[in-house]
Amino acid sequence: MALTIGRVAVQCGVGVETIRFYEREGLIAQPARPESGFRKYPPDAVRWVRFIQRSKALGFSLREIRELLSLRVDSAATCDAVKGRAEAKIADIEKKIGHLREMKQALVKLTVACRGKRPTSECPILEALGDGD
Amino acid sequence: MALTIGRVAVQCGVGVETIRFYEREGLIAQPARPESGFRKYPPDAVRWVRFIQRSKALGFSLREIRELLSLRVDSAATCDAVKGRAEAKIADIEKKIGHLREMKQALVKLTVACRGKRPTSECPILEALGDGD
DNA sequence: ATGCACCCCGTACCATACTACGGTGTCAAG
DNA sequence: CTTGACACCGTAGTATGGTACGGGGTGCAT
Repeated sequence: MALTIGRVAVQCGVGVETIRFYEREGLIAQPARPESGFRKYPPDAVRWVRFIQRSKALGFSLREIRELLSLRVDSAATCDAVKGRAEAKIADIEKKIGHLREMKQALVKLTVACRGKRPTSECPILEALGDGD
Repeated sequence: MALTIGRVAVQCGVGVETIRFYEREGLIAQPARPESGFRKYPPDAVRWVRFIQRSKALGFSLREIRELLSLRVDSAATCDAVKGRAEAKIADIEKKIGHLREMKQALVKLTVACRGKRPTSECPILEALGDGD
Protein backbone atom coordinates (compact mmCIF):
# COMPACT_ATOMS: atom_id res chain seq x y z
CA MET A 1 0.00 0.00 0.00
CA ALA A 2 2.60 2.51 1.11
CA LEU A 3 4.77 3.88 -1.66
CA THR A 4 8.40 4.90 -1.75
CA ILE A 5 9.27 8.26 -3.24
CA GLY A 6 10.62 6.49 -6.30
CA ARG A 7 7.32 4.74 -6.97
CA VAL A 8 5.34 7.93 -6.62
CA ALA A 9 7.74 9.63 -9.00
CA VAL A 10 7.45 6.90 -11.63
CA GLN A 11 3.65 6.86 -11.37
CA CYS A 12 3.57 10.57 -12.02
CA GLY A 13 6.29 10.64 -14.63
CA VAL A 14 8.55 12.96 -12.68
CA GLY A 15 11.94 12.57 -11.00
CA VAL A 16 12.42 11.76 -7.33
CA GLU A 17 14.07 15.14 -6.91
CA THR A 18 10.94 16.87 -8.12
CA ILE A 19 8.88 15.28 -5.37
CA ARG A 20 11.41 16.31 -2.75
CA PHE A 21 11.43 19.77 -4.28
CA TYR A 22 7.64 20.04 -4.01
CA GLU A 23 7.85 18.93 -0.40
CA ARG A 24 10.48 21.57 0.39
CA GLU A 25 8.30 24.17 -1.30
CA GLY A 26 5.33 23.21 0.83
CA LEU A 27 3.24 21.79 -2.01
CA ILE A 28 3.19 18.26 -0.66
CA ALA A 29 2.67 17.22 2.94
CA GLN A 30 5.53 15.62 4.83
CA PRO A 31 4.90 11.89 4.63
CA ALA A 32 5.41 9.37 7.43
CA ARG A 33 9.03 8.54 8.20
CA PRO A 34 9.74 5.19 9.82
CA GLU A 35 13.04 4.75 11.63
CA SER A 36 14.86 4.19 8.36
CA GLY A 37 14.15 7.77 7.38
CA PHE A 38 12.63 6.69 4.07
CA ARG A 39 9.47 8.55 3.11
CA LYS A 40 6.33 6.38 3.16
CA TYR A 41 3.55 7.76 0.98
CA PRO A 42 -0.11 6.76 0.97
CA PRO A 43 -1.52 5.97 -2.50
CA ASP A 44 -3.14 9.41 -2.45
CA ALA A 45 0.26 11.01 -2.84
CA VAL A 46 0.07 10.28 -6.54
CA ARG A 47 -2.99 12.48 -6.71
CA TRP A 48 -1.26 15.29 -4.85
CA VAL A 49 1.39 15.35 -7.51
CA ARG A 50 -1.17 15.07 -10.30
CA PHE A 51 -2.98 18.07 -8.82
CA ILE A 52 0.22 20.04 -9.17
CA GLN A 53 0.83 18.82 -12.71
CA ARG A 54 -2.69 19.64 -13.87
CA SER A 55 -2.62 23.03 -12.23
CA LYS A 56 0.68 23.76 -13.92
CA ALA A 57 -0.82 22.73 -17.26
CA LEU A 58 -3.52 25.35 -16.69
CA GLY A 59 -0.92 28.04 -16.19
CA PHE A 60 -0.72 28.25 -12.41
CA SER A 61 2.67 28.87 -10.87
CA LEU A 62 3.86 26.81 -7.93
CA ARG A 63 3.12 29.75 -5.66
CA GLU A 64 -0.45 29.87 -6.92
CA ILE A 65 -0.81 26.13 -6.64
CA ARG A 66 0.27 26.36 -3.02
CA GLU A 67 -2.55 28.85 -2.52
CA LEU A 68 -5.07 26.56 -4.20
CA LEU A 69 -3.93 23.73 -1.98
CA SER A 70 -4.33 25.80 1.16
CA LEU A 71 -7.83 26.80 0.08
CA ARG A 72 -8.58 23.12 -0.26
CA VAL A 73 -7.76 22.39 3.35
CA ASP A 74 -9.23 25.61 4.73
CA SER A 75 -12.67 24.64 5.98
CA ALA A 76 -13.73 28.28 6.13
CA ALA A 77 -12.94 28.86 2.47
CA THR A 78 -15.57 28.52 -0.21
CA CYS A 79 -15.68 27.58 -3.82
CA ASP A 80 -15.86 31.24 -4.78
CA ALA A 81 -12.32 31.78 -3.69
CA VAL A 82 -11.16 29.00 -5.98
CA LYS A 83 -13.31 30.24 -8.80
CA GLY A 84 -11.83 33.69 -8.30
CA ARG A 85 -8.32 32.32 -8.78
CA ALA A 86 -9.39 30.55 -11.93
CA GLU A 87 -10.99 33.67 -13.31
CA ALA A 88 -7.96 35.75 -12.47
CA LYS A 89 -5.84 33.22 -14.31
CA ILE A 90 -8.14 33.44 -17.32
CA ALA A 91 -7.75 37.21 -17.33
CA ASP A 92 -4.02 36.74 -17.04
CA ILE A 93 -3.95 34.41 -20.01
CA GLU A 94 -6.07 36.75 -22.08
CA LYS A 95 -3.65 39.56 -21.38
CA LYS A 96 -0.76 37.39 -22.47
CA ILE A 97 -2.58 36.39 -25.64
CA GLY A 98 -3.25 40.04 -26.41
CA HIS A 99 0.38 40.86 -25.91
CA LEU A 100 1.48 38.00 -28.16
CA ARG A 101 -0.97 39.07 -30.84
CA GLU A 102 0.51 42.55 -30.85
CA MET A 103 3.98 41.12 -31.21
CA LYS A 104 2.83 38.94 -34.06
CA GLN A 105 1.15 41.86 -35.84
CA ALA A 106 4.31 43.89 -35.63
CA LEU A 107 6.43 41.00 -36.90
CA VAL A 108 4.09 40.31 -39.80
CA LYS A 109 4.23 43.95 -40.77
CA LEU A 110 8.01 43.79 -40.80
CA THR A 111 8.25 40.55 -42.74
CA VAL A 112 5.96 41.66 -45.53
CA ALA A 113 8.13 44.76 -45.92
CA CYS A 114 11.15 42.55 -46.50
CA ARG A 115 11.52 41.09 -49.97
CA GLY A 116 14.76 39.20 -49.29
CA LYS A 117 17.80 38.91 -51.57
CA ARG A 118 19.40 42.15 -50.44
CA PRO A 119 22.38 42.26 -48.09
CA THR A 120 21.44 42.69 -44.46
CA SER A 121 22.81 46.23 -44.52
CA GLU A 122 19.69 47.16 -46.48
CA CYS A 123 17.25 44.95 -44.63
CA PRO A 124 14.05 46.82 -43.79
CA ILE A 125 13.53 44.66 -40.72
CA LEU A 126 16.89 45.52 -39.22
CA GLU A 127 16.38 49.15 -40.20
CA ALA A 128 13.05 49.26 -38.42
CA LEU A 129 14.59 47.75 -35.32
CA GLY A 130 17.58 50.07 -35.29
CA ASP A 131 16.15 53.39 -36.39
CA GLY A 132 16.39 56.33 -34.04
CA ASP A 133 13.15 57.16 -32.29
CA MET B 1 29.41 64.11 -28.75
CA ALA B 2 30.77 61.13 -26.85
CA LEU B 3 28.45 59.79 -24.19
CA THR B 4 29.12 58.27 -20.81
CA ILE B 5 27.41 55.02 -19.96
CA GLY B 6 25.08 56.91 -17.65
CA ARG B 7 23.89 59.19 -20.44
CA VAL B 8 23.25 56.29 -22.78
CA ALA B 9 21.31 54.55 -20.03
CA VAL B 10 19.14 57.59 -19.32
CA GLN B 11 18.45 58.16 -23.02
CA CYS B 12 17.27 54.58 -23.31
CA GLY B 13 15.42 54.42 -20.04
CA VAL B 14 17.51 51.58 -18.64
CA GLY B 15 20.01 51.28 -15.80
CA VAL B 16 23.76 51.58 -16.22
CA GLU B 17 24.06 47.96 -15.12
CA THR B 18 21.86 46.87 -17.98
CA ILE B 19 24.23 48.41 -20.53
CA ARG B 20 27.19 46.71 -18.89
CA PHE B 21 25.22 43.49 -18.85
CA TYR B 22 24.51 43.74 -22.58
CA GLU B 23 28.18 44.40 -23.21
CA ARG B 24 29.19 41.33 -21.20
CA GLU B 25 26.66 39.28 -23.14
CA GLY B 26 28.10 40.42 -26.45
CA LEU B 27 25.09 42.44 -27.53
CA ILE B 28 26.87 45.77 -27.54
CA ALA B 29 30.36 46.46 -28.88
CA GLN B 30 33.11 47.38 -26.45
CA PRO B 31 33.33 51.18 -26.61
CA ALA B 32 36.51 53.26 -26.57
CA ARG B 33 38.25 53.47 -23.21
CA PRO B 34 40.45 56.49 -22.61
CA GLU B 35 43.08 56.29 -19.85
CA SER B 36 40.47 56.94 -17.18
CA GLY B 37 38.85 53.62 -18.00
CA PHE B 38 35.47 55.28 -18.47
CA ARG B 39 33.50 54.01 -21.46
CA LYS B 40 33.09 56.57 -24.23
CA TYR B 41 30.11 55.86 -26.48
CA PRO B 42 29.34 57.36 -29.88
CA PRO B 43 25.79 58.74 -30.22
CA ASP B 44 24.92 55.58 -32.17
CA ALA B 45 25.16 53.57 -28.98
CA VAL B 46 21.67 54.73 -28.09
CA ARG B 47 20.42 53.04 -31.24
CA TRP B 48 22.21 49.81 -30.38
CA VAL B 49 20.32 49.69 -27.13
CA ARG B 50 17.06 50.64 -28.81
CA PHE B 51 17.58 47.80 -31.27
CA ILE B 52 17.75 45.42 -28.34
CA GLN B 53 14.70 46.93 -26.67
CA ARG B 54 12.58 46.77 -29.81
CA SER B 55 13.66 43.24 -30.56
CA LYS B 56 12.77 42.22 -27.03
CA ALA B 57 9.36 43.82 -27.47
CA LEU B 58 8.84 41.59 -30.51
CA GLY B 59 9.58 38.50 -28.46
CA PHE B 60 13.21 37.85 -29.30
CA SER B 61 15.44 36.54 -26.54
CA LEU B 62 18.84 38.09 -25.95
CA ARG B 63 20.41 35.07 -27.61
CA GLU B 64 18.30 35.62 -30.70
CA ILE B 65 19.01 39.32 -30.69
CA ARG B 66 22.72 38.53 -30.64
CA GLU B 67 22.13 36.45 -33.76
CA LEU B 68 20.23 39.26 -35.46
CA LEU B 69 23.06 41.62 -34.65
CA SER B 70 25.66 39.30 -36.10
CA LEU B 71 23.61 38.97 -39.27
CA ARG B 72 23.63 42.73 -39.49
CA VAL B 73 27.40 42.93 -39.58
CA ASP B 74 27.88 39.83 -41.73
CA SER B 75 28.34 41.17 -45.25
CA ALA B 76 27.69 37.72 -46.73
CA ALA B 77 24.29 37.43 -45.05
CA THR B 78 21.13 38.46 -46.80
CA CYS B 79 17.78 39.78 -45.84
CA ASP B 80 16.29 36.32 -46.18
CA ALA B 81 18.15 35.15 -43.13
CA VAL B 82 16.65 37.96 -41.09
CA LYS B 83 13.22 37.37 -42.56
CA GLY B 84 13.57 33.71 -41.64
CA ARG B 85 14.21 34.57 -38.01
CA ALA B 86 11.18 36.83 -37.98
CA GLU B 87 9.00 34.14 -39.51
CA ALA B 88 10.26 31.56 -37.05
CA LYS B 89 9.40 33.94 -34.24
CA ILE B 90 5.92 34.40 -35.66
CA ALA B 91 5.46 30.63 -35.71
CA ASP B 92 6.75 30.52 -32.17
CA ILE B 93 4.27 33.11 -31.03
CA GLU B 94 1.42 31.35 -32.76
CA LYS B 95 2.30 28.17 -30.95
CA LYS B 96 2.33 30.00 -27.65
CA ILE B 97 -1.03 31.59 -28.40
CA GLY B 98 -2.47 28.19 -29.23
CA HIS B 99 -1.17 26.79 -25.99
CA LEU B 100 -2.62 29.70 -24.01
CA ARG B 101 -5.97 29.29 -25.74
CA GLU B 102 -6.10 25.65 -24.69
CA MET B 103 -5.37 26.62 -21.11
CA LYS B 104 -8.06 29.23 -21.21
CA GLN B 105 -10.61 26.81 -22.66
CA ALA B 106 -9.90 24.33 -19.91
CA LEU B 107 -10.16 27.01 -17.22
CA VAL B 108 -13.42 28.36 -18.60
CA LYS B 109 -14.84 24.87 -18.62
CA LEU B 110 -13.91 24.48 -14.97
CA THR B 111 -15.23 27.86 -13.87
CA VAL B 112 -18.65 27.40 -15.44
CA ALA B 113 -18.91 24.10 -13.59
CA CYS B 114 -18.39 25.91 -10.31
CA ARG B 115 -21.40 27.65 -8.85
CA GLY B 116 -19.68 28.99 -5.74
CA LYS B 117 -21.02 29.08 -2.16
CA ARG B 118 -20.04 25.55 -1.31
CA PRO B 119 -17.07 24.73 0.90
CA THR B 120 -13.88 24.04 -1.02
CA SER B 121 -14.11 20.38 -0.08
CA GLU B 122 -16.91 20.13 -2.65
CA CYS B 123 -15.42 22.45 -5.24
CA PRO B 124 -15.71 20.97 -8.74
CA ILE B 125 -12.57 22.83 -9.81
CA LEU B 126 -10.43 21.33 -7.09
CA GLU B 127 -12.03 17.95 -7.71
CA ALA B 128 -11.17 18.11 -11.39
CA LEU B 129 -7.58 19.01 -10.57
CA GLY B 130 -7.15 16.30 -8.01
CA ASP B 131 -9.07 13.37 -9.41
CA GLY B 132 -7.20 10.17 -10.14
CA ASP B 133 -6.47 9.60 -13.82
C1' DA C 1 41.16 71.54 -3.02
C1' DT C 2 37.28 69.56 -1.73
C1' DG C 3 32.95 67.56 -2.36
C1' DC C 4 29.80 65.02 -4.91
C1' DA C 5 28.16 62.77 -8.76
C1' DC C 6 29.60 59.52 -11.65
C1' DC C 7 32.29 55.57 -13.15
C1' DC C 8 35.12 51.12 -12.48
C1' DC C 9 35.01 45.92 -11.30
C1' DG C 10 33.59 41.45 -9.62
C1' DT C 11 30.34 39.04 -7.25
C1' DA C 12 26.16 37.95 -5.43
C1' DC C 13 21.30 38.05 -5.61
C1' DC C 14 16.02 38.08 -7.49
C1' DA C 15 12.28 34.73 -9.32
C1' DT C 16 11.01 30.24 -11.65
C1' DA C 17 11.08 25.28 -11.73
C1' DC C 18 13.75 22.12 -11.58
C1' DT C 19 18.14 18.95 -12.14
C1' DA C 20 22.58 17.17 -10.80
C1' DC C 21 26.17 15.78 -7.61
C1' DG C 22 28.63 13.69 -3.91
C1' DG C 23 28.95 11.08 0.02
C1' DT C 24 26.42 7.97 2.89
C1' DG C 25 22.83 4.72 4.65
C1' DT C 26 19.19 0.99 3.89
C1' DC C 27 16.45 -2.69 1.92
C1' DA C 28 15.67 -6.86 -0.50
C1' DA C 29 17.08 -10.61 -3.44
C1' DG C 30 20.21 -14.29 -4.30
C1' DC D 1 26.15 -11.92 3.61
C1' DT D 2 27.08 -9.51 -0.18
C1' DT D 3 25.63 -6.76 -3.90
C1' DG D 4 22.89 -3.62 -6.36
C1' DA D 5 19.15 -0.67 -6.45
C1' DC D 6 17.18 2.69 -4.05
C1' DA D 7 16.87 6.30 -0.43
C1' DC D 8 18.84 10.14 2.48
C1' DC D 9 20.83 15.12 2.79
C1' DG D 10 22.64 19.64 1.56
C1' DT D 11 24.53 22.29 -1.90
C1' DA D 12 25.24 23.86 -6.37
C1' DG D 13 24.15 24.43 -11.18
C1' DT D 14 20.80 25.31 -15.31
C1' DA D 15 18.50 29.24 -18.25
C1' DT D 16 16.57 34.03 -18.44
C1' DG D 17 17.19 38.95 -17.85
C1' DG D 18 18.53 41.64 -15.30
C1' DT D 19 19.38 44.27 -10.29
C1' DA D 20 22.09 45.31 -6.19
C1' DC D 21 26.24 45.89 -3.48
C1' DG D 22 30.73 47.02 -1.81
C1' DG D 23 35.03 49.13 -2.19
C1' DG D 24 37.44 51.89 -4.84
C1' DG D 25 38.93 55.66 -8.64
C1' DT D 26 37.70 59.95 -11.63
C1' DG D 27 35.96 64.43 -13.38
C1' DC D 28 33.98 68.68 -12.84
C1' DA D 29 32.31 72.59 -10.40
C1' DT D 30 32.78 75.75 -6.65
